[in-house]
Amino acid sequence: MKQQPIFALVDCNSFYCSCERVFRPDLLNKPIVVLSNNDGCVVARTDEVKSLGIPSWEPYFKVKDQIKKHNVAVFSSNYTLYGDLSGRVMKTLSEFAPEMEVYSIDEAFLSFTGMNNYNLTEYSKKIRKTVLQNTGIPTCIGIGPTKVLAKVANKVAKKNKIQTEGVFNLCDVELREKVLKTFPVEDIWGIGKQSAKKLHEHKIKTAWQLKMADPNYIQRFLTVVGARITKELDGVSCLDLQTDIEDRKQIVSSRSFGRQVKDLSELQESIANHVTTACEKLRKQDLKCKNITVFIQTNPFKNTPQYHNSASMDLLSGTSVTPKLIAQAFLLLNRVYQKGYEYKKCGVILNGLHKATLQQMDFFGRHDSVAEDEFMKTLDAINSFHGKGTIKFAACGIDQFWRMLAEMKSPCYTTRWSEILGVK
DNA sequence: TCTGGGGTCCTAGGACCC
DNA sequence: TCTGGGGTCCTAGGACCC
Repeated sequence: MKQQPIFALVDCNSFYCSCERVFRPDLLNKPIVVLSNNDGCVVARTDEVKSLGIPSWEPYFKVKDQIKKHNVAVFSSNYTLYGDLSGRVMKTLSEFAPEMEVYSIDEAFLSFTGMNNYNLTEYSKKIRKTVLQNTGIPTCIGIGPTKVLAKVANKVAKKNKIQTEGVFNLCDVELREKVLKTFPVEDIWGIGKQSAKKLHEHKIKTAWQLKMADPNYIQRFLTVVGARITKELDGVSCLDLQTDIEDRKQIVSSRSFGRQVKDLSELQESIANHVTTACEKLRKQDLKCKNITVFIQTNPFKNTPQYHNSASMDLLSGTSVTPKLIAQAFLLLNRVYQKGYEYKKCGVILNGLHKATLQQMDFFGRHDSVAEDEFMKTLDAINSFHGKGTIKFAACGIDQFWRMLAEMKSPCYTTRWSEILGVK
């Protein structure tokens, strides 16, 4: 018989804000927000900001005054810094469990299966302490017999940091009943706005009511996804730990512009840059792609004529050679571009990914040549050593006037020699 | 003036085949 | 005059996640 699994979910507290705090100890216990690209929305908030009533995803311009009034420290997002600190957190975590799934930049599931003789709550407190000591990042940990229940437990821990000391264990059945009875369905992992609405229409408002429902009944309006969540709430594990990182299914590079863009030439530059970024990711994972999609769109929040469209094409053979894909992307862009609109965003999606070693020849026996692959490798090496964009294709442009805003970005303390912290 | 980006999974419906 | 049924594959779109 299969052993009853036990999952722990480790989640970093206000991760982006905590990263900024690591190098700004003066901001400890002070309110901080981190903004999305283009300094558009508030994407991370410390507890101090949450208690001011500033919601997540709120457009920055709407809360600017409030932020100023309460002396909140504001940062543009610095993904290089967050990615580096995330790696350090994950490395520390990996030493505490035989198996781990890195679920996102700030979360990981650990397997505690078979560790019944441990006091898992105390063990988790030790994990928190070690991560904090090694990286400066505070975390909370939820424990449960399924991933969904571990997620619930994590939320409880986060909401009651003082009482729980950042750790909450939902393996006990009686405690589980008590918690689920006051836990709203919309707070369950995997239940979004639409699903919550449907559940409410069926008079299901708490996690306990969902747990008690028949999964087949739930499946009728929430598909197999909803049925799985129902079972997981009932302690039946349906979602396994995903330990081996499968190859990506698609790679996307897209971004909003810092301002409206009308001309085809401007869009071309931006698309060329997105192809460059996407191809770099492709080669980094030793993949090639057989399909490319280009999309463009106007600003849906603006009261101007709206247009969005995309076009894609299959390639004769898989490739990861940037200039080849830029040429194809330009053909696609010509197909979707319409004069007269104010564009706000565009992007490139690469599909049909496969290992570079499994490359197939096209009908005429052609594929990326060794010379082409070596050329791209050399380019990547130079850009990696001297900094992104040291050498780039002319199609990517020089001025990049359409670039996004990031006016309050912190230094790359841990990844750039020139920005390392100095001590007086 | 100013509203993110990068992913995954699931389903319905069309194309195609026998 | 009568005009099937079942399977697979692909894609677009929706929903959700962080």
